[in-house]
Amino acid sequence: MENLEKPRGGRPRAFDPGRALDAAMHLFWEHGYEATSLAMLREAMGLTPPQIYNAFTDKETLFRKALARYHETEIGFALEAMSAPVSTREAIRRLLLGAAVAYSRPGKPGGCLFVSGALAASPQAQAIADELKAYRKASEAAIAERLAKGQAMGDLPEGVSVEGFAKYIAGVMNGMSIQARDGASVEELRILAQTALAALPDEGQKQGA
Amino acid sequence: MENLEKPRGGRPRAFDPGRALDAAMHLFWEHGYEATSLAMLREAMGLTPPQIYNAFTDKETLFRKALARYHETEIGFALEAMSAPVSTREAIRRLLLGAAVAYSRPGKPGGCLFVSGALAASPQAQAIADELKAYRKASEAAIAERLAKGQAMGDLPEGVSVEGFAKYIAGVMNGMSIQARDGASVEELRILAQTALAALPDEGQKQGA
DNA sequence: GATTCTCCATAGCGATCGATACGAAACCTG
DNA sequence: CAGGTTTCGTATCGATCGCTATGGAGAATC
Repeated sequence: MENLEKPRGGRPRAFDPGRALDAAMHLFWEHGYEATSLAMLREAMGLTPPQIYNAFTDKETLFRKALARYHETEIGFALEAMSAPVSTREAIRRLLLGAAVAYSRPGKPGGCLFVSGALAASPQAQAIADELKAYRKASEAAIAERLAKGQAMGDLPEGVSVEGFAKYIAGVMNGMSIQARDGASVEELRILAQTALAALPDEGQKQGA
Repeated sequence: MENLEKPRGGRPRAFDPGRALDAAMHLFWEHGYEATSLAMLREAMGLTPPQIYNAFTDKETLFRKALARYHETEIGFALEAMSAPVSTREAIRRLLLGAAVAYSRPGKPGGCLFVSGALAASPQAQAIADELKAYRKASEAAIAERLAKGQAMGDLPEGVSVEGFAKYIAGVMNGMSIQARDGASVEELRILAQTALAALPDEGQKQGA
């Protein structure tokens, strides 16, 4: 992968790159890529511009590293839900309820960085918008994969379209992200998730939240 | 309301404000409020900066007028669906299927301006983000009102939470807006809408699209 | 025709954008 | 210690941002 910490001499860093990246991630999460200025990043990261550029190359690279960190630290619920040894319906339930929690964590920006990061962008930032779109597409593909696995295991009726349903689930999660950004509480998002679950075929009865 | 066209003398305008506003609206729709620069607006509207500022005050006012125009010209399907003399389920069906069409019109930016316009914003543009949030909240409130009316008419079971369901429907529409932005076709959005409809109580059978 | 009003086009305003040049400082290896 | 290397802090860089000052042009009113 990458050369992790190999200084062959030279002045040591006076800051923690991990903490700095976290601060940048939260700022991008809150304001999006383009609306987050270097001045804001400077203050939130507690660094001078040369420190930022020496450690993270440029703003675009910093944002991509923030995306990767977000993917690793903030949305583990998704991978867990998709890989847990449970029924397909239960997997989707965990996915949506996990999103309800992750999108409305106190002290964190509402919604999902992959949605808020750059839904609309200037022509110069088109590459960033495309990168986020790729993340969203990958999420949808992961859902489709889980649904297909469910069909293969006889867990999900053969009649339903895996791609269509994955697009629905991914769409609901994106919608939850916006609702969270508009101030929806965990409970409200949970109710939304439960409602969305009712569209699933093979309707077993559900229990209280 | 406003003084509509009352020049008591003076040099006449050399451009059509309506067409200029349309061009601005589409640009904001595509790139969002902050990422749309005056240079882009100049080119798209075919105007010089003083022409823009004389006719529309400033960028923020121009954006608000673009929002109003969008509301009037692009999303009439919503009001139609909510006020049509049909069952509640049919009203919601028309709402979602109308969104599928409106969010993926050829030659138009994908999704809804109320979502793409400023989901994330810099602190300076917070007022704009709040305005868009207000539009989204109003849409949700309109849905809730329609659902409440359905309950009052015995059209919708008393048990379901009107607010919760409205949040679900609004959330699905927001999700459709993002899926449309990611390139979803009309058919794909229609399938998403049909899937979302299955979560509605009082499940009458549906017919082909 | 003189006055008055509004809009036109050119040019450029101060502020902020992302990104750097520069030289001193702090660590390693000899 | 000298030599090499990397990061440090300070002070900006050119480009672009939203916006406007200025003076002339074109229309209604008197």
